[in-house]
Amino acid sequence: VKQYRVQAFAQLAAVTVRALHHYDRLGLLKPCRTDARYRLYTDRDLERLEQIVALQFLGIPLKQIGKLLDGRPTRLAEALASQRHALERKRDLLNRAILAIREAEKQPEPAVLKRIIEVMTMQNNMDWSKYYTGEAAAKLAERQKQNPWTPELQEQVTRDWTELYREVEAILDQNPAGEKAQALAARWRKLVDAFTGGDPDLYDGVRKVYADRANWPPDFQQQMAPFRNPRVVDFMRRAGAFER
Amino acid sequence: VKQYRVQAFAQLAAVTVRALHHYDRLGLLKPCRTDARYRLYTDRDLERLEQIVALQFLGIPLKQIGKLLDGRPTRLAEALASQRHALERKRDLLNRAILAIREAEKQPEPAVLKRIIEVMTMQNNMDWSKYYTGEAAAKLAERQKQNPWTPELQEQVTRDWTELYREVEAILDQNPAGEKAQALAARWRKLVDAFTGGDPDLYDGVRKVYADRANWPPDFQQQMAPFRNPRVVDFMRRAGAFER
DNA sequence: CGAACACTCACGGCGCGTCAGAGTAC
DNA sequence: CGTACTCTGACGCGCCGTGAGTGTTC
Repeated sequence: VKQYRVQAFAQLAAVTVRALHHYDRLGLLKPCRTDARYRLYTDRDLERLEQIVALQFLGIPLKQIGKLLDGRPTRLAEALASQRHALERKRDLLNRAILAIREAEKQPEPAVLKRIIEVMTMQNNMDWSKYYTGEAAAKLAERQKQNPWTPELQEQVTRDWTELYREVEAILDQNPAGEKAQALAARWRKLVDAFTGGDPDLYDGVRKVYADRANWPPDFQQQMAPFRNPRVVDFMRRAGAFER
Repeated sequence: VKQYRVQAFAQLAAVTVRALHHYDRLGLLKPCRTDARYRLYTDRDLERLEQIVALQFLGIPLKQIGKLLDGRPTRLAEALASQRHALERKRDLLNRAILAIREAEKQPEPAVLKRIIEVMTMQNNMDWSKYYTGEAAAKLAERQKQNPWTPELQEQVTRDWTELYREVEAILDQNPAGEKAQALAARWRKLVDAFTGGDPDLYDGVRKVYADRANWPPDFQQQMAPFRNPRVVDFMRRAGAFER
């Protein structure tokens, strides 16, 4: 049976010697010792160390790792599930921070911090439950789970709508039944569908959100300002973008 | 000019008294004092505090916040950009951890940790640069930036391909030129396009990856095993799924 | 005997929470 | 005079990095 002293073992497992000392003191991985109290690690220790590192990679605190590795595997499974939720929450937080910075970077410089504060408070203040009740709220949560909102997605969606608005504004004087208008109405419906997934409950929620636009919080109103041009909305209505 | 003592000010700004003490000691926010050394905050202090909280929300360490708020705004902009990158890296790490847990949860129980380790090492070992060189690598990075890979996306893609494979396997005895086969071939092309974005360089990379399947690392091979059924691939080739 | 290892304390860093002990406002 | 504030100081947490001072192996 091959044995390793700390340094060799540390290199083998790609951790630091200090970390091994630490795990030893915490009782996570206690190797046997020589007469001079030198630590001696075996291949079995390597297995356990890999498990420790794996759980650590998932952000589980060392103290808990000890109990998990010595406890029943069902406890482990539970811990993993709860840890996954924690990580998902953390990730969503990070996404919000990233979004705040990206929004701030669009500003022409001076009031960068104000912009960040706006985005932060916006994210907290907006109470969507007013619009999405019961069924629709559940579906919205499900969609969020299947397809989490990222700042990159947000940027993509903003670009799509901005572009569409620009093109609609360019043909406001034409016939809403015309070929071009109909094509844009189709694109409009597609963008809405991209959000609702074709779900009528969610579509209803979107309509309620828009109908209540007078009561949006000021910062959200400002954010949405480019998309509230009534002439564009009316033109699209006449082109049938809101039907079905 | 209205003045507040700690508790009132803390409630006003939704932070704890202890935090205000802390910022004071760090020199981040030093209010004036009464004769008895009671802290007295003003509305101007509130502004600064909001900025502190905003930067903190972005994960910037308090020490750095002090310098940023007192320094030039250009330094601030730089710091924000670099912080955004750091957050994006962190988020990607979190996504990898989440993915590892989700993969592990699919296993029927016993070797959960082994599965996590596999996914971890897989993510590290796979050197895609072998397949995507120059132009294609840049485009791949760009796509990752515009549309970051999330575990949810991964699951969606896996579901799509699994479903498609199942349906193809069900009609292996039919005519590849038939209506059903053609429909499936179209779906196949769509799934590939969803990854390549229709870019020929990326498509070339995908083909190279597949062509080199004999040399994939074992864990990746195992992961991909359900999608290596040669009869399905051949049937799709005859149905024209690989053309154009 | 010297070089390269090994050992065991112990401090530090982040952002406060959480006492403890003592003074102040009304 | 009591009560509700306020102050300062110090420990703790999680995961080690980074010494310092000392013993062991070859």
